[in-house]
Amino acid sequence: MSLQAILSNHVQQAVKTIFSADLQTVEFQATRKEFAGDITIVVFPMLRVVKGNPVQIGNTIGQYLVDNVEDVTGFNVVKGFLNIEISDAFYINFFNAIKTNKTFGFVTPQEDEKAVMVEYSSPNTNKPLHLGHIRNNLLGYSVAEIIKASGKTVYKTQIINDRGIHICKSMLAWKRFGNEETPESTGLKGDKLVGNYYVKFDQEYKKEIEALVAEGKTVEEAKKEAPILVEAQNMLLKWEAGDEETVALWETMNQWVYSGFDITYKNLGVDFDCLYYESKTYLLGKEFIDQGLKTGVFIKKEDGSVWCDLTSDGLDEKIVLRSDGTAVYMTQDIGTAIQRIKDYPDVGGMVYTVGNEQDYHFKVLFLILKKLGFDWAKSLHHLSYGMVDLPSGKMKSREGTVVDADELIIEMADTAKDISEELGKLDGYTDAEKADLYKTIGLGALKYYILKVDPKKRILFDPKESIDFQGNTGPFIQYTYARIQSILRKADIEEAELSSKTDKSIVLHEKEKALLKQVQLFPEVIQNAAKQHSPALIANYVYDLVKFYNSFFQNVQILGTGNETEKIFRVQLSQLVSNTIKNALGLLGIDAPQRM
RNA sequence: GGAGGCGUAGCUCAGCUGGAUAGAGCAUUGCCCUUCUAAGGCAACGGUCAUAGGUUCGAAUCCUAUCGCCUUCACCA
Repeated sequence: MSLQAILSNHVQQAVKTIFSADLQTVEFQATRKEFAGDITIVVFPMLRVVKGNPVQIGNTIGQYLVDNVEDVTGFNVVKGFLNIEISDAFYINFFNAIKTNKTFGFVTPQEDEKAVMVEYSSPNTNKPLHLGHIRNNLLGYSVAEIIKASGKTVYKTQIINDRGIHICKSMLAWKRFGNEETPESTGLKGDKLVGNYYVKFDQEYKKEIEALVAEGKTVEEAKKEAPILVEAQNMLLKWEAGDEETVALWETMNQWVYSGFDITYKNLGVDFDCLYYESKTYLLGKEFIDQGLKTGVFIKKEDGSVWCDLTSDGLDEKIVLRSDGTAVYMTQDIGTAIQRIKDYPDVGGMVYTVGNEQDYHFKVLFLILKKLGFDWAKSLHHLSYGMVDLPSGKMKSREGTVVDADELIIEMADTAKDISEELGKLDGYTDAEKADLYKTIGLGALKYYILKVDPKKRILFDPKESIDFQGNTGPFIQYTYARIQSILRKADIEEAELSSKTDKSIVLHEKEKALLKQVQLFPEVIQNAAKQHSPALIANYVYDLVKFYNSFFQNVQILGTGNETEKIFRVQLSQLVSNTIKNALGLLGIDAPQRM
C-alpha cells in the first residue's frame, strides 16, 4: 500500500475519533523544501466537515498520527499545512522490496484487459519524411510504449495514404522528365527521388499557370485548367479504372518510397505491428454507408451524395460519399476502423496520432462511428499534437522549406561526434562503437527535445539554432546513466551483495531519501502518462530523477565512503536509479549508453 | 462569422483533479576537477502567470468578457 493510502486511512480515522466527522478524501502534496517533512496534508479542505482553527486541527491530527502510525516520526504545522515526517525505515522497506525488480513501475498486460491499437506515422507516399513526421512518429511510438507499460496489450499500426492525386503528380512528372531514373541509377533514396518529382510537378504547374494568365485567364481558371494538372487528374481516373500501365508505375514508385521510408523508420527506431493501405480500404467504408442509410444514420441527397446530419450535435452536415459514388477521406476512415476491429477482436480502443489540424475530422469520425452503433467507438482517442513550425512559418514540401528527417538525424549525430571528440572520453572504443554511440546521443537529443514538450503545444524549430546537449536534454540524462554505469563497473561488489537487504537501522542522507521518493513515484507517473497520452510526463519525471542523482553524486561519496555497508547501499541505490532511467528512456524510445 | 487550441523569466519549457514565497534549462555573472565521468554540481540575476472582472478561506489553474497568435468549418487528403 502506498504512503498516501496508509496516511489517508489514519487521517480519516483521526477525524472520526477526535471530531466525530466523516472525511471523504485527504489532500496530499509534496512538502516544500524549506519546511521539515516528507509529505504534506492540506488541512483547509477539512474545514468543511470540521469547524475550527486550521492550525489547531493540524496539530491535533499530527499528534494523532505520531501516536498511532509507526512510520510517522514527527510533524509541524505551517498555516493550514500539516507537514509529516516519515521514518527512514519506511523508505528502506520500500527499497528492499523493489531493488531487484528490473521493471519496477511497469504493469504486465492483463488477460481480461482490452488491447489498444495505436496509429501513427501515416504519411503520403509522394515525398520524404520531414520534422513534422518525426514528431508524429516519436509521439506515436512513445505513447504506444507507455500504454504497454501501463498494463495493456498494444498494436502499433498506420494507414498508408498510397492513393490519390498527390502520388499521381509525382508519377506524371517522373514519366515526363524522369528519363527512366531509378533509385539504383541515381543512388538516391527512393522517397527522395519520388519527392523530387513532386517538386518538379509543382514547378511545371506554376509555369503553366503563369502562361495561362499571360493569355488572359484569371488565376482561378488557370489553376483549374493547367494541362499538367488535368493530366494528373486523368491519371487518377485511369488508376481507379485499373489501367495496367498506370497501376504498374504506381506500384513501382510506391515501392521506391516504402524502401526509403523503411530506412528512415529504422534510423528513427520506430516500428509497426501491422499496416493498412488506403488503396485497399478506401472502398471498404461504402458498405457501412449503405447500412447507415438503412438505419437512418445517413441521408441521401437528390444528386446522390450521402451525408451525415450532425447539426443536433452542434456540428454541421458532413459528406461521406460523393455524388458520383466515390469515397472521401471519411468513408475510408470509417471502413478502416471497422476493419481493424474485425482483424483484432481483442482491441477495445484506438489512438490516432494525427496533427491538430484534423481535430474536427476526428470529432466527426468518432461521432459517426458511435451513431453506427459500435460500442468501441466510445474508446477512440485522437492524439492531437501541435504543428512543428519554422520561424518562416509552416513547412511546405513543394516550396522546399522542410527540415528533412534523414538529414536532421545525421546532423544530430555529427554534433554528438564533435562534442564527444572534444571531450575525448572514449579511449578503447572502436570506430564502429563510436559511430554507434554518436547516433545514440544525437537521436537522444532529438527525441527528448521533441517529446519533453506537451503534445498539444506547437513547436517552433529554428534550424539556425542547434538542439542543445546540455541542461534539460536527452544527452544530460544519458550522461547520468553512463556515469552510474562507470560506478557500477568500478564497484567490485559481488552479485549476492548487490541484492542483499539493506539494514533498517541505516540513517538516510537527505539526497538518498530524495532519490527513493522520486523512484517511488514512477508507477503513478506511468499510469498518468498513459491516461493523458503524454510522453512529456515521463520526460519531466526522468529529468527530475537525474537531477536528484547528480546532486547526490556530487555531495555524497559512493565508492569512497569508508563504511562498507554504506558503500553497498549506495551502489545498490545507484543501480536502482540507473535502471529506472533506462526504463523511462525506453518509454521515450531513447537508448541509454554504457559510456559517453 | 461558427467551432477549437494556445498566451507563464530575454529564449525554450514545467506547474497533477484550485493550495504555502510561481519552478527548471539556455543565455548572463560568480565559485567547484591532485577524490567515483565537469555533457556535471553550487549560487546570483531575472515574473503585473496576455488584460479586466467573477466564483472562495485560497486562482497561473475554474467561469465570463476583451486582446494577440494558430487551426478548422471543401463532393482535398
